[in-house]
Amino acid sequence: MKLNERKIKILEAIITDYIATAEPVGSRTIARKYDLGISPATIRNEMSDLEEMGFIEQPHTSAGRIPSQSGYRMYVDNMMHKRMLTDDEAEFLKNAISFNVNRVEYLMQQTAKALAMLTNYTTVVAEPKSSGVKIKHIQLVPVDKNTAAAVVVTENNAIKNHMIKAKNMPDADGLYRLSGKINSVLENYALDDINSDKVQEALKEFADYGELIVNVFRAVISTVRQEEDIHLYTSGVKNLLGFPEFSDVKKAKNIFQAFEEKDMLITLLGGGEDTAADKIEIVIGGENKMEELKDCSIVRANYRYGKNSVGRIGIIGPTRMNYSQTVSVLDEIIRKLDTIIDAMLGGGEDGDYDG
Amino acid sequence: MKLNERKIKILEAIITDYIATAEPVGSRTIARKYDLGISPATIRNEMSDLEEMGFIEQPHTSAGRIPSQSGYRMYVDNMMHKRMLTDDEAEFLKNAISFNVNRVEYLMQQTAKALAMLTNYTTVVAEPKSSGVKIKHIQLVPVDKNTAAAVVVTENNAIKNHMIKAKNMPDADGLYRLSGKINSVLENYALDDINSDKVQEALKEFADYGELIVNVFRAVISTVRQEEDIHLYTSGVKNLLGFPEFSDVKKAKNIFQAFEEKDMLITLLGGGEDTAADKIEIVIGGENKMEELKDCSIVRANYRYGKNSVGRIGIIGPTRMNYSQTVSVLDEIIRKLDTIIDAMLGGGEDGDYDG
DNA sequence: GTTAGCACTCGTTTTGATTGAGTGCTAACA
DNA sequence: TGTTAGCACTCAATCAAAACGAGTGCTAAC
Repeated sequence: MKLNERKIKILEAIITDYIATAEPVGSRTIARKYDLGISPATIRNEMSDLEEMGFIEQPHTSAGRIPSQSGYRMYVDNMMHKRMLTDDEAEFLKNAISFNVNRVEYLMQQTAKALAMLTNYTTVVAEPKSSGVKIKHIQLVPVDKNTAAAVVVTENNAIKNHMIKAKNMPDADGLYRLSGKINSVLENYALDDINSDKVQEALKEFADYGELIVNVFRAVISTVRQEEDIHLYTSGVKNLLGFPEFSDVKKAKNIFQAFEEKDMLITLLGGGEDTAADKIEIVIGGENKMEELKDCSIVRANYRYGKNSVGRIGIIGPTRMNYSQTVSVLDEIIRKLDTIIDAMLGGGEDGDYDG
Repeated sequence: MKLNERKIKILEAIITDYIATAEPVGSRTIARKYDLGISPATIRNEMSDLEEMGFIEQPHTSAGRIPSQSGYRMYVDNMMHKRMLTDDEAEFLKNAISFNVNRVEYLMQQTAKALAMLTNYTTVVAEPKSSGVKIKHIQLVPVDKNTAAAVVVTENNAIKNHMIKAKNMPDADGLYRLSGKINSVLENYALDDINSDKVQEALKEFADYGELIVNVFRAVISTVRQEEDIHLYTSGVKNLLGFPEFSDVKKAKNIFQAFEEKDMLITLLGGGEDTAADKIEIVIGGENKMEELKDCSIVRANYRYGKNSVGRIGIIGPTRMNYSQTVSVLDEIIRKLDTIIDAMLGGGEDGDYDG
């Protein structure tokens, strides 16, 4: 059977209508609301075909049709067009995300919130893992007698603190001098290479400077090496409660369960496989492996964050979410983030520091 | 009318039963389950009195009674006894919160999670605001040509980074020297006093060192002065969905709305007024001013965090939450946190650093 | 190939009767 | 005077039957 022009029109109508109403769509409704120039009876015949092809399904005999997973897939891959933002949407985004933010965390929080409010779905933003990113500079800062903070600046201009404990920590000047030595060894290493043989080798050279220094050095290495936690920003979780498909509290609870588990969210955001592409990815219903989220779809993409690393943004809604709007908005946001982050990190070309 | 011994017993029975079942409690139930040695008819008479006194109320004529807000208040203030933790609870806490954590954030996240799992309610933990806390040390760390990070160590050994932008930032050595000067002025100031006249005065003295230095100095001051965001850790929000009182999605949505707004949560945690006391505070139903949370109660308390500042922990459940268990668990956790944080911050007595 | 007509299906809504938990009141009892 | 058994009454919750109606598939006519 061929998916001719008319079938496509009908499928599109069904999906559009179902996205808007969450009610099974009947032949009569289509005939009335969408001007296809054919009678309900004809539409019924076509719908029967579409059902056989697996694009739509019937909850029960006396109900209209709803899109199946592959129906949505077909729609998303072949029929949906990315649209321009409406003036309202553009205006909203302009006001919601300020360029003058000086912390990535705020920016991400803002972004998540803006997306959630604009789409009325749930948004998750992940800052990139720092493993793989090179160290630009390490400096030890005194905290108290036995404690110092190792401040690590990466090539992305991200800054992380690590507490270092050692008996009789050197004083500020001592720490500063020590920082210089540590830098000369660790500079340009990736965070997760920091325990490599080469570094171990270099470490030996410092044995002469006394046990204390080696201890501190070791502490820095072992602390910095620890896998960094991925930061996640979530917003609009409550939005899902507004959709009739989750008015069953049991279902809602399952989903909320998933949202409280970081691992789940990270899996949800996916990435890694397809990280290179600048493409927006859509995961429909059961296509994701998480049972709890089988009634949800995810629209997700990377955003550039500094030179090599990327963060992820995902928008989660019911399977019948408004893919077209969501994709358009996400696309716009990503473009915007690029500019802002570029500005914040000081841009690529003059980002080098020789100190 | 006097609240005699028997009335108290009956009120207690009603509250206990209602907490356990969420169903209105009838005279017959009390006579059967609680061995008061009186007949349902007598209980009915007493209940009639209790209702007149405002401690219980009737959803409708043919239903049992449920505790009113002032009923809970009476119970909590005069009738409830803090109990010991059960072995299971103690065991759970022991495993859930590790002493060997080296970041406050993890500790707080762990704490929130443990409390939420143990009580089956929602937990919010707030790290203290840093305003009012004195600066122990500031150090500038190079980031790139135009950027440095101001690393601020407070007397609590908390560390905060601030990005400072300036044209032609000094190099590492320059920044280090500059840090020394900044320190000599700002040391021992409270974070929110940093813009005071005295500092402005001191600033003038540095005019001789050139415009650049003054600029950086200014940037540090204005950045550090900004009110710090309070960090919040939430866990177990989904738990509330399990209670019959929130099986109406509308209600649940309202509550979740509140949980997504930081300001709300901060108000919810309260504190400030009664910060000094080491006491556990209970806010019942409409006693909090937030309309969205009028069906919830909050059990909250301070935990010590370093010398002067305190964080807040709150456990939020339905009005008919198990106050007795919640108070006991919270009490225990706070004791535990004290020990752990003390160890983490290096203890008070040798916390001074002169560098 | 299209469509009007019609019988049929089946979930949803409506209605009305039934049930039962719980009350308040009264009268009897200790 | 306090307690209790008895009883009429209230009212939400439950249940079954009936009516409704949205939608379908099939057939026959155009």
